[in-house]
Amino acid sequence: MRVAAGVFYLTTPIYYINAPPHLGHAYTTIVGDAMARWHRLAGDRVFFLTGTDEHGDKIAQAATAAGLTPQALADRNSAAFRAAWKRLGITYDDFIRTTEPRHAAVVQHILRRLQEAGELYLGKYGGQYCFGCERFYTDKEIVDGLCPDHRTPLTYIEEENYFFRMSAYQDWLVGYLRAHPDLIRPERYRNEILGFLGERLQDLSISRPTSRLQWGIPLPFDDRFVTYVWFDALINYVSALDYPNGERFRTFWPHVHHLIGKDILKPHAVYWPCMLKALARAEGMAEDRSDALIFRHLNVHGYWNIGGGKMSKSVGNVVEALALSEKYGNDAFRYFVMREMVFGLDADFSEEAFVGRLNADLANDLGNLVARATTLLSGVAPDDHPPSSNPTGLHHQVRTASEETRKAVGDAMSEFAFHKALASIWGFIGEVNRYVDASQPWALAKDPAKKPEFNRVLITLADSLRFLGIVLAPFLPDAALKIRKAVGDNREPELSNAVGEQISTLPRVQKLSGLFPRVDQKAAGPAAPEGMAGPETARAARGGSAEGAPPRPVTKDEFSRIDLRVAEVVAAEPVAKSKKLLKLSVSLGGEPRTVVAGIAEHYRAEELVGKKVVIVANLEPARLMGIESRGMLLAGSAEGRLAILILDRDLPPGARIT
RNA sequence: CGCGGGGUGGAGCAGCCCGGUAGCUCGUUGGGCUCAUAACCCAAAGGUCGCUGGUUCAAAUCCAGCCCCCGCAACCA
Repeated sequence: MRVAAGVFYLTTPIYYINAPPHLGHAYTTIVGDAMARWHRLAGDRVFFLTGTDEHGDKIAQAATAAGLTPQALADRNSAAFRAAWKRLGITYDDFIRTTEPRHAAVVQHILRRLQEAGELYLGKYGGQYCFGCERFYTDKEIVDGLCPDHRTPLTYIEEENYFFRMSAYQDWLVGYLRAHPDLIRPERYRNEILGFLGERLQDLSISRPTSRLQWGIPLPFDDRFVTYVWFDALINYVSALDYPNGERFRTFWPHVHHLIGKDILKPHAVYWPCMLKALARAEGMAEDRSDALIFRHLNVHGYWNIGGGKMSKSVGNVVEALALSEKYGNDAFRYFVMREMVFGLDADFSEEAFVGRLNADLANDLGNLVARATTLLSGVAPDDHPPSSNPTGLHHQVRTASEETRKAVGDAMSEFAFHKALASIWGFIGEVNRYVDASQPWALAKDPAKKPEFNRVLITLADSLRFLGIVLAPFLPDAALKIRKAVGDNREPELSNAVGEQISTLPRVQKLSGLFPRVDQKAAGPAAPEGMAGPETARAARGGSAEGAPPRPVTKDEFSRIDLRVAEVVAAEPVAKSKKLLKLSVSLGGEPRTVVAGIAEHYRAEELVGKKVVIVANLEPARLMGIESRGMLLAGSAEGRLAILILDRDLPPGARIT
């Protein structure tokens, strides 16, 4: 599908900065980058937006914990995203932050308009509130009338808040979704939303009282409140375009594609279209035209599961996934995530699979083709051999294949099916590899009488490489550039140049080998034993030299800062609703303290009581499932088994361990 | 009853919406080729499509029920 009017606006979500960039962020952004590059290649005017979401409770709390102002924390964490995208070579056109004045101004403009139009009202929210958690609980969440975290009684309190009359848009939204079957895609997510809309939609609370939260955009008409983060965040898609009067907005908004992960489907598929519809009315657009403000497509992808296993105690696997882009190169990383994940479905990430793709597809198929073709081509002088003018069936077949590939890639990209687009290109690579075998240029080269035919083969090969150098550009920007250079095509890549027969004489070609060197599976990391899967694989995939190696020596002084103590377990109980946690009450001689330990899958509460264990006594307190843990139980683990440390001989509780 | 994903040759996955000879990649086996990165090309072997029932001329695909795995929520402090 060609994009109407050759304009394309693509957004990633703005990422919430309470955590560093992880694989999911990287996937969304890489895929968006490839899509943006694809449309640029096709000659469209493209605007590719990403950014960070920086308001809300969690940020305020994290800032306090880190001893920073929320803005300082936001600056730091937002920069981490920009740094990650720089490393990954992301070609965004704008990076918006919700703490920027340009964004706040638009949010306030929209709030004011909606308020004037009567779309907002001050209402009371009443509910069961836990003062410990500082949040409301719904009936479903409440356990035995108690807070599920603290297991303390809840208090019914009422709180004033502004609400958006979202429920008034339910019928309209259902009708709109039915009339626009491809608004949300793949279809599974549309179905999920339609199912959700089968039940009564509530009005949306869009504010938080400043008595509870100050880190947000103040409501322009009532300074006792700040804007709820989702309402704030969604607006980035228009604030970055200088809504309502910006040139950018007029140009790009009619062509907007949103790209999100399935975790944030509901706000994008429900809140956002309702907000836009209400806004269109509030801005005075005629009813029959007010749908025009709705985004064009919401494209939803699935989750990455890391190594088929869970996060391990030792290290976050997510970080290591990103490290693979450093280890094997950006192009290989981009290729893997786009090829491996069927867009919309979940996929598994492992270094083993990564290396498998790298070897099979990038090294064997593409890299080797480039090497064998450029070797043949670089062996002849460019102007010695005018081409033969009578293409045979084989040449024609390659040319037809390139045309079909170009179309197939376009079709796949129009539905965000990156895996299909790449599979199509690899189909072409296979075609060219077969062509080399079938036409046997090495044999033709030996027979002077076959020179015209030989030339014809060389031309076709050069042409095919040039084609690959163009269609691969959105996916493997670095490798594609090398390929184009090797065949002497120094132009900016354009899809309109990706047609056969553009070369009438042989270009001067440079040999290009080692485009994607094969990776020894063993060097990549200990290969998983036959038939092994799960956490062990994940551990193996971590690979190589870093395995188990301490980061650096610790001085005696540093070590002495860790206060290890003998502790007697006086009571133990499982944590409600928790799979892994046990709540231990331990004595260090004085009053008992609570330590939460993630060992429930390995120890029963009863068998711990009376045991003398070792804890880190001066670890900073942490809250787990709502329970404050003051200390960490020492335990070791290997191959899925876990053992706690107990004393060889008796010592009194509280004894210092050095 | 918290939300979601999945069960298809040895491994990893498409296909399912819109029913009609079960497909891809890797691996295995045999052959070819020597331009190329132990690569490339050809061929072969290998599948009760989780189970049960239903709809249908026809079910991997639609419907109902069941079994099993895995993520997330919300947890290794």
